[in-house]
Amino acid sequence: MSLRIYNTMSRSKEDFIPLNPPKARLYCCGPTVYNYAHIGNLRTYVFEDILRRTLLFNGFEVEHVMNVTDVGHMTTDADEGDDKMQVAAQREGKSPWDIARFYEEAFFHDTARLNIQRPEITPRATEHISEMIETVQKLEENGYTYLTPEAIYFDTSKSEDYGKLARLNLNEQKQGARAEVIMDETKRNPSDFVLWFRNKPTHIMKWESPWGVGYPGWHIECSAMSMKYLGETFDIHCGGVDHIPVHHTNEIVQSECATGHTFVKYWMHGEFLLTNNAKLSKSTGGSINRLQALIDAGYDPLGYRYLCLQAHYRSELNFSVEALEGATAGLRKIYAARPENDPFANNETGYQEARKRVLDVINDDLGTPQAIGILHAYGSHRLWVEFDAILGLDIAKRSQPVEEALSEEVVALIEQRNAARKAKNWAESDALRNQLIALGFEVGDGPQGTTVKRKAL
RNA sequence: GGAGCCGUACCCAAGUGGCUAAGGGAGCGGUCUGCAAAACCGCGAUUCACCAGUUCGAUUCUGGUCGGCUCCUCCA
Repeated sequence: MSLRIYNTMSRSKEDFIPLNPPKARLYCCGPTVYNYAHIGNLRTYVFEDILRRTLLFNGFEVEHVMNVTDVGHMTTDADEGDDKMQVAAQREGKSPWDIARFYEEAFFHDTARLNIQRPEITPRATEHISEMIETVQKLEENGYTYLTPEAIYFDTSKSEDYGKLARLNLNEQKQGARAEVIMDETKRNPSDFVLWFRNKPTHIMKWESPWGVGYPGWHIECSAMSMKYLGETFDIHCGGVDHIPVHHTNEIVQSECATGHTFVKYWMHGEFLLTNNAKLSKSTGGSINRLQALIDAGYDPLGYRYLCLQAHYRSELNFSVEALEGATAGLRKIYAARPENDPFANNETGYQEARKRVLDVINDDLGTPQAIGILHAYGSHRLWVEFDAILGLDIAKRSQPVEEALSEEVVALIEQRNAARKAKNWAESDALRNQLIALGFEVGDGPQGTTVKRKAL
């Protein structure tokens, strides 16, 4: 079966047919780097990594771009808040650029620990200001903009199909559904959005533009950078579901009005991670929702990755420590599948049939939960390892007993324990075992005496 | 107010108009063990929030009720 993916634009699964096979051009909305990513953010990047790896597995040449949003919301008084790191950085007189670089590094550190492959290109918004200005100029030439003292706006009333992705019914939208949203009185339509903020000389991050000193609007960077690296029409654009009504809607209209043709062929969106049945946010979650916090608490980051893979990317996932521990234990079972017990050891036909079953469910809109169910049922180490190219769980590496030279201390403890057991001195024997466990080993007693294995998780 | 999603065993979570409603974890029983750990074997929803309807037949379709969530606002 060929690859099928769910396209938000059509609200249905479609065969994936790239514009220029074997190339598959993919753009993913990346992190805003003025704060740490939380595990909910990271879930979306896991989903996109599965997509990327599935494309590669199917033989496509992937060109994957993910932006780094290092501009916006970075005034001195913006984001007044509870993030200690940012507060500290500002108190120490660090620049927004320093802050952005710091969190960008933290982000890629987290994704690396989740075995998320780094996209081929990860452009920074601040390094593409001229491309953004050019895109806005095209829109201006094409007559889709208007100028106010505050900004140059995109006039959504000039586009007949504005909101087609989200199927917005603009007449039914309530303006400022929340009280704290400040309406700009100079806007002509509620759905109009800023392309470039002008006359902002006090803003820290600011650039010259044809409309005055200021900074770009929140959507233009993705249009400018995706089209620069992938062309004016490309295959797949990804992001979180929250991007459908505003960010991607605006990206589409500004891109298509700038170029005059289709922006993206397939739109894919990852659902939210919930805790206590509510979405994560900076204000309610705090630092406990960072990947580092899980690692500090002794959890393996790949246990979290595996938890994500057990739920479909288009379904909400309820995160809890209990769920994470369950997933980690399940991952341990995968690592424990022994090559010598492989059910397909002398059955290549059976292996190929099983392989096809697994690939079919993955190729059906990334059915990793079903794939994992099937893989568990087979219990084939070889099959696990082959599909680890997609799952990214380090199965080959982690399921091998680590060939490490045991320290003299450990060797001595093992010898003492063997002696104690031979002498049926169970009290000492148990004490020695506890010492070995404390050193991070799994201890087993076989016919040849005590054996020791470094804990995989 | 508008738009949309969800409700499957203790937890996470697949799935389908009709063969036994995946899989993992936890739990229980067993093999093994000095005892364990690990591993392996076995057991768990007569039932898919609730109520109607369509149907020969619904957990799966339709309507309603209850509960929860998301978006319309920077946000994965």
